[in-house]
Amino acid sequence: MEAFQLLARGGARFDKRRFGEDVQLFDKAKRDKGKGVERVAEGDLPAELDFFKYAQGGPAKRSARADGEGEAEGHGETSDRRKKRKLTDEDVERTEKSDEDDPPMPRHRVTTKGSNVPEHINSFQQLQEKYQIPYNLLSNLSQCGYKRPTGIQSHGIPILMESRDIAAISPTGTGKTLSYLLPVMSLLGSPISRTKADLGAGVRALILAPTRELAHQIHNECLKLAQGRKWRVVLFSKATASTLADKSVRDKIDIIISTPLRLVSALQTGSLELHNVRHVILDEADRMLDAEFLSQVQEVIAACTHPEVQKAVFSATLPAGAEKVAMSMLRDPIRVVVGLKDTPLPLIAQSLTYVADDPSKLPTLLQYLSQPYNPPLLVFVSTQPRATSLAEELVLNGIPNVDCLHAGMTRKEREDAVTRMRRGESWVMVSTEVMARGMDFKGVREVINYDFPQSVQSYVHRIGRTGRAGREGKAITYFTNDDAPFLKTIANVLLQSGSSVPEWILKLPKPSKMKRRQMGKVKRAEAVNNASRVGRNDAIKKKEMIAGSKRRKEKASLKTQGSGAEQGSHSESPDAYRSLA
DNA sequence: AAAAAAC
Repeated sequence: MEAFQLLARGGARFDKRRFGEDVQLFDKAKRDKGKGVERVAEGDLPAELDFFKYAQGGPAKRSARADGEGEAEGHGETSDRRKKRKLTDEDVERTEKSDEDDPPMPRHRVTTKGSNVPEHINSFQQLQEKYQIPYNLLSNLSQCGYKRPTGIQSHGIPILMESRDIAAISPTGTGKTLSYLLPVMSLLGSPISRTKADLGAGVRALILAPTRELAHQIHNECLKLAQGRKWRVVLFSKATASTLADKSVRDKIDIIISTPLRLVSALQTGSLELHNVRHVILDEADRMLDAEFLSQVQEVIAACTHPEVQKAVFSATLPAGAEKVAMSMLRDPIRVVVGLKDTPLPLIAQSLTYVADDPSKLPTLLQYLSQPYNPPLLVFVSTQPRATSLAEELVLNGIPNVDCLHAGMTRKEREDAVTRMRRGESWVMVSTEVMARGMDFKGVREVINYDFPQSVQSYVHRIGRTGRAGREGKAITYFTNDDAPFLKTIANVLLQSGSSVPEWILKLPKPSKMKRRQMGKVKRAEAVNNASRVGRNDAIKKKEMIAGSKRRKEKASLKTQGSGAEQGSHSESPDAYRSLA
């Protein structure tokens, strides 16, 4: 019992501290209310996140695509133009209108598939009437500023409440976490009570996420909903795992939130049983079901032997292959798709920027950072060393408040980086794919794909770090000559979600054809590039020399075209691409 | 197709 107290307190204390921070920010935000027109309760920016005072261009309002600016943006937008951009009357009007009429979230078409689909709800209050959701949960909900359900919430929650399995696909930043936390906590009824034998002994709900950071974030959300009741919500880590040695302790846990491998190792050492688990949620389902995670996830699910275990998968993207695997795991599932699958939010203004080659990226970014921008800016790179060295380069070049986050860092370093980000202390956050999924930093207005994303899914999730909870966002993707084989695929995604793409990119040959043509020589070069540190690294430079003088000759001729920084409009294709057309 | 992340 003492051990349990320790666990509960230890876990809770730590999280209260984190949560306390949030509360602090939230309170501060309340005090600062009324500063800006477009700020709604949930979206209040704490003073720490009020970067507009630094960015003289003001909030980068998205201009209507119809006025032709969309085309210019990114490819051709000159620094001058970007600097001068101001709110137009039309923009202001739109902002005000959306505040009055529109829900905080954009409306999406919702399609459901499956047998006996429960009717969706239109308000959270309806949940009380229809499903007797505990009042405590609803009151915590409104405490957190949730007013009306988003698309996935209004459709997903009833499905889960009726104990059905679900595969839910909903765009980034549309409230998926709440869609499963609320019903799971409601179905669990009350925190485990030692007197009710029918609840069984042992963990009753399990939430799996692909990264530590995301698990942590889900835990925080869960604690918000858990306020006022003695829920045992455990963020599974090495520390908590060791306190579970005592079976009477682990039998009293309500919900575990964890990454798969952590859980698998606990299962293998016998320090955890999952036979009483009634709800299993896979967040970022497609990621959880890809090659590296699949066997771990399967092992965990196999350990959930309770006959009435409810399973649910959630993601913004779900490629056909992953969907098949997911569906095979679910029992009589209902499939809910909000908006278009594998598509970013139209509220994110996306653009592509040509940067010729890897060495040209840094000057392009520095040039960008010398202009007014909206911090915090999230910069994605492909590898850990590149994240570290890009962050170093930016610091050396005098960029203030640069941070870095990748999985090669220690647990504490990673936590600190996230904390700085949450507090608004980071202005430029350089990161790998760790940050690409699920992370919810409300203040992020801009994402830069410094290294080209390796898949449509990666692209959608990365840029989905902005444009959250109905806010606007901006995403810029650098592309080099080496990215040619994948450019068109990504360009189609931009097009699909309402951003514009230069004609010439759309005219590129089919990716498959180009891949065949280019792969052989490009692949090797890319491997070297990926390993190389950004900018300078003599050892790698040497390797690169060996890699082929042929490729360098190509590069040399391209450089004369100017580094991306001075690029004008790219309505014309760069030379390197012209030969592909 | 491949890196990252999971420990």
